[in-house]
Amino acid sequence: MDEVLDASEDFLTAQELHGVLKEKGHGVGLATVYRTLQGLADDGAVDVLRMGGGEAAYRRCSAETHHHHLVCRSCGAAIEVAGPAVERWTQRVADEYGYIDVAHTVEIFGTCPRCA
Amino acid sequence: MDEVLDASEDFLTAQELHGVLKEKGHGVGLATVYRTLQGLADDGAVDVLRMGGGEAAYRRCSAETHHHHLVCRSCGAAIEVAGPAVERWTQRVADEYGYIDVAHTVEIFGTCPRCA
DNA sequence: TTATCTGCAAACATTTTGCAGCGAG
DNA sequence: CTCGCTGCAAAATGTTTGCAGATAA
Repeated sequence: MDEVLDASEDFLTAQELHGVLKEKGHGVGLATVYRTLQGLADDGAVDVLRMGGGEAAYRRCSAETHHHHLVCRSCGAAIEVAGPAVERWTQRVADEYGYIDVAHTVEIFGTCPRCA
Repeated sequence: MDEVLDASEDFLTAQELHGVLKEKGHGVGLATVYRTLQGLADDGAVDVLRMGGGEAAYRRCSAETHHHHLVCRSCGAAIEVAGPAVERWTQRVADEYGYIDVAHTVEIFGTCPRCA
C-alpha cells in the first residue's frame, strides 16, 4: 500500500486509496487501509488533513521538519511550505494568554494553476 | 437556541448544544439543532471549528472581521485573535505558486491557564 | 390554505472494532 | 505452536434527510 502513497503527490482519503488499490488488483480491505494509515500517522510518517465532511486525507511528506500545506481544493495537489513567522506568531499569541502545550493547524486552500 | 449560543464563551458541538437545551427543559430535537447551526454558519453568524473526530463545534463570535481562535483543548474556551501577519503570509505563499481563490484555516490549540 | 418550522426516525458516510483465518517465524 | 496481520462484517459516531403534524401568516 505504501507504494501508492509514495507515488502520489496529492492528498488521498482512505477511501480513495482503497479504490486505487482495488483497481490495481490488490484485494485489500478497507479496514486494513484505515489501520495502516492510522499507524503511519501515529509514527508521523504521513501528514493528515481533515476535510470538511469529517473525512481525512493522507499524504506521505518528504520534509521531515514541521511544515504546512498549500492544497489545491480541486485536484488535491499539495505543496509543502514552511512558515517560521507563523510558528513564532502562534507561540507568541499563546504565551500572551498563558496557554501552554500549544499546537496549531495551518492549511492554505486554493485553486492551483493547472486547475484554474 | 440562540440564547445558549450567545451565552457561551466556548465552542460547543451540536450535540453539546442539544444536551444543554434538553437540560433546560426545551424539547428540542437534534435535527433542529443541526439545521439551525448550519443556517447560522452559512450566514456567517457563527464560527465553525472542525475537531478531530470529524465533529464540528460552533461559537457565536463578537468580532465581525476575519479572525482566528486560540482554543483550550480541555474546556473549549476560545479567544478571538487577529493575525494580520498570517493573512499576508498565506497570500504571499499562494501568489508564489500561482494559486488563486485562496482561503486558509488557522487554529491554535492549547491548555488554558485555568485548565493547566 | 399555504408556507415554514419542528421532531422523530430512518438513512448515510466515515471510521472503528470483534473475530476467525492465514502465514511467517 | 504462537503471534501478528488481514479481511469481512457489524458496530459506533456524527450528520443529513424524508415525512407528517403543528404553527403562523
